[in-house]
Amino acid sequence: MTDSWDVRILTASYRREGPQEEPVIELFGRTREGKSVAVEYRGFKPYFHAVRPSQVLVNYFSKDSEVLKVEPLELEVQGRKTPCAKVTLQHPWKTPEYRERARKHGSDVLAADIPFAHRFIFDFDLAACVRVHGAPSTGKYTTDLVVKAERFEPCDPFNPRLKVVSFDIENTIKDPTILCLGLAWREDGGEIRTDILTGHEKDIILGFIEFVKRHDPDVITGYNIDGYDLPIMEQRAQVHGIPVLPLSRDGQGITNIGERFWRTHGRIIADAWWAVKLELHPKQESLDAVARWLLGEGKHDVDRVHMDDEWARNRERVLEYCKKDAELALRVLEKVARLDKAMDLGVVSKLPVDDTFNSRTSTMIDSILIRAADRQGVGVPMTRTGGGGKSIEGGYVHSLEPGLYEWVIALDFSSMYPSIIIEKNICFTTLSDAGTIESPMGVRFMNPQQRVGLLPKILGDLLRQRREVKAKMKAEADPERKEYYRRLQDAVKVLMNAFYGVLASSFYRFTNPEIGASITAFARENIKSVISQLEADGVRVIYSDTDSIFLESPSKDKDGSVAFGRKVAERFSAGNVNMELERVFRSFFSHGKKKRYAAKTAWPVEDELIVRGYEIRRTDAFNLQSESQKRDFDLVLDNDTEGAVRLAKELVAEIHAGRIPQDMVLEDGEPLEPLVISRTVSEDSRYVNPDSMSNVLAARKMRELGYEVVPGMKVSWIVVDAKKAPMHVEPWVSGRPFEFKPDWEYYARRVAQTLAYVTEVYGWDERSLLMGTVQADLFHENFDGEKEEPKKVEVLKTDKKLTLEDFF
DNA sequence: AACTGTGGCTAACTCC
DNA sequence: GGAGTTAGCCACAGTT
Repeated sequence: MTDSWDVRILTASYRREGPQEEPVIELFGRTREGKSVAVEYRGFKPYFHAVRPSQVLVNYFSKDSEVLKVEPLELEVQGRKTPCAKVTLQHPWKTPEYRERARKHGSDVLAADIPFAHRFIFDFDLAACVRVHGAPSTGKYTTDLVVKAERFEPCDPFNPRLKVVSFDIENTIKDPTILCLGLAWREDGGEIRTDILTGHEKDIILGFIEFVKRHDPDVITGYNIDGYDLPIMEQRAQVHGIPVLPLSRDGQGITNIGERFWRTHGRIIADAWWAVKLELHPKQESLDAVARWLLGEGKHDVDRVHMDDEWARNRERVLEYCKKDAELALRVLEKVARLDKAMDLGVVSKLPVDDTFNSRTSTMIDSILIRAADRQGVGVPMTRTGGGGKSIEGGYVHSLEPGLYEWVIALDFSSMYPSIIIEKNICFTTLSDAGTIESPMGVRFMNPQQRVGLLPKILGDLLRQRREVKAKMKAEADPERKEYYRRLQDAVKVLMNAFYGVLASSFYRFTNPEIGASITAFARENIKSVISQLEADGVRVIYSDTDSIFLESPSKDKDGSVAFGRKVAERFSAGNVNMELERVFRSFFSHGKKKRYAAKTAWPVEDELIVRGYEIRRTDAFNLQSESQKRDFDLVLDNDTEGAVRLAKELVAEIHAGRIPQDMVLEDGEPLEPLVISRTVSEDSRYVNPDSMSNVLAARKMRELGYEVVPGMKVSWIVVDAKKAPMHVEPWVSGRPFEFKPDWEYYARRVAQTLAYVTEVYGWDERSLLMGTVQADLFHENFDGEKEEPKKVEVLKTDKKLTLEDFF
């Protein structure tokens, strides 16, 4: 009896079956009706290609019992049709061994590093969702359904509700013996339920395994589980004779992929910390800080250094705390909606959710490109390893003069690199000395009449797809559907950018430095030519970065600027290259350094403060610094330069005196929180001199206090003595009182430094801002700072000379 | 011997 | 992933 199920694929893997250890493909997912399902497919075999195999190699492989078949075929290798052999093996894990044998016999190998489950997905051209035809079956799976698949066909994508289980452990500091394990999940998508496992450590671990088995979640989450809870659980399980943690849907263990990520058949291991970090770039990364910020709710803290005492005296509190952690991690993961995003990326890149959640972007590009290459008989090169040759030249950045400008027009080329790839037909399949398109660096590509490249074709399709989805989004009335389309078009954009990302890297399998460098060279040539054309017409170009151009508007009003901007955009749009008017700024400020500016918009929205590069945007700036700078920008951009200088002096004086302006402290926030500095910390071994680095020192003290600090995580601190070298810092633990005295002089200096970017154009540099306060403090009266005042730099004001008509 | 300024160098972060 | 900015350490030289 055969039947069919529409399945959203969550993970893809294979297992070994029977004495012959035959590989069985497993696709795990959820059906349209919301049932969890394990789909099995038998009979698919691994293979790779050997280029120009010698007869000796063919004979040698043919006699080997591991090798099922050696078939001749022709593949395009470096632009030429080349005789190759398709070598089919019995066992996927044998591929590395056999590709080395082929190499020893003088053959290059192709497509010999594609994970078996991906090979299956590509060959059957499966997408994120698929209609599975087959028969109901049974097996050692925890899923609602097991299906023995016979064939697959496409189906409309859908996003089933995923079952997520969150957990958190508490352990003693030294062993680290697990004391309890908190659990949180939503019952049928409704209310959050929590539970706690405690007692003997072994029972806790077995209890968790049992819970996962019974509950059958699609996703296992928790805060910092990748780097903390899972490694500890695995370690403690081994102590009790449990070699692997069978948290999968087929009874197998969890495995560590490349230091950070974990895999388990049928489930996605989704670290909530990692999701928040990638999606929101929070300043502080502790669960307490993130939960406060995101959910407006912290957690109660327990004394971690004395966990054993706490556990003995205050057990209920620890248990509550542990459950709360699991619950908060679950809510944080839901809030950042990264699983939804991963599903959208899965739809556009035709991959299981696990791959778009936990893999590198090159996996997405592989998914699209390998299928296309296979269809056209183009050999799939191996990913280049090692090397690390010189990197290719990137985008062009125009320098900018310091000052305040009025009426500035921002234009940019939409999807510049993809447009260039399409327009210039750039591809590894068009790279040829016979080509008629020559890049500025002398690399030649065939024109589309000679041959349409794979990359241009794919990117053209994606561009079209994005336009269609955007059109649907605009036409859609239902807000939920509209939001879905918005996310989908965003996913297409992410995928397109990822294409450029991997092409620019010299390691990606399908590209080489010549191709990447040609793309950026065309881009630089293009943007520079636009700049010189505009300048030749008398338009002042203020700034430019890669694909954007900032112009001084010839008309000093909104409508005129918009009209002018539109004309310029139209003038430089042709074919696939599209220039758009992005914004019109009423005022625009920079202290003259690239990638840093602040501006106030007039169009398309009125009065929005846009800041790039400055401390306001930086996670390693303290909030007092960012907020001070923001207020100063606000004044300067409203042309209140006197006010900006006055505010700067006042702020520096206040901080110097050890006071934080009341309105800079968040409501019900800690009074010293505006002074917190956060930075990422790596392993000690990654640093030349770890002992001299604040982040390393803060991390050490955090660990001494019993907190989990994992490489790659941000640590937070307050500077208590900057005169020492290295400066003395004390860790800031969100939700716990801070018992040290900040080095106010240091903070005043940093704020002065930051504000001086703005005020020095008006005669107040960092020193004079600081001096002003020192003098005022000493004499208890105002000091006008005249002696310290450097000569005023002339303020740049855009002068009205030209009108629209001068250019068109 | 204790400051001050400079420049090399490492590291982190942001903009496209 | 390249381009670019900034902070902070540290060694070294020149003052005070």
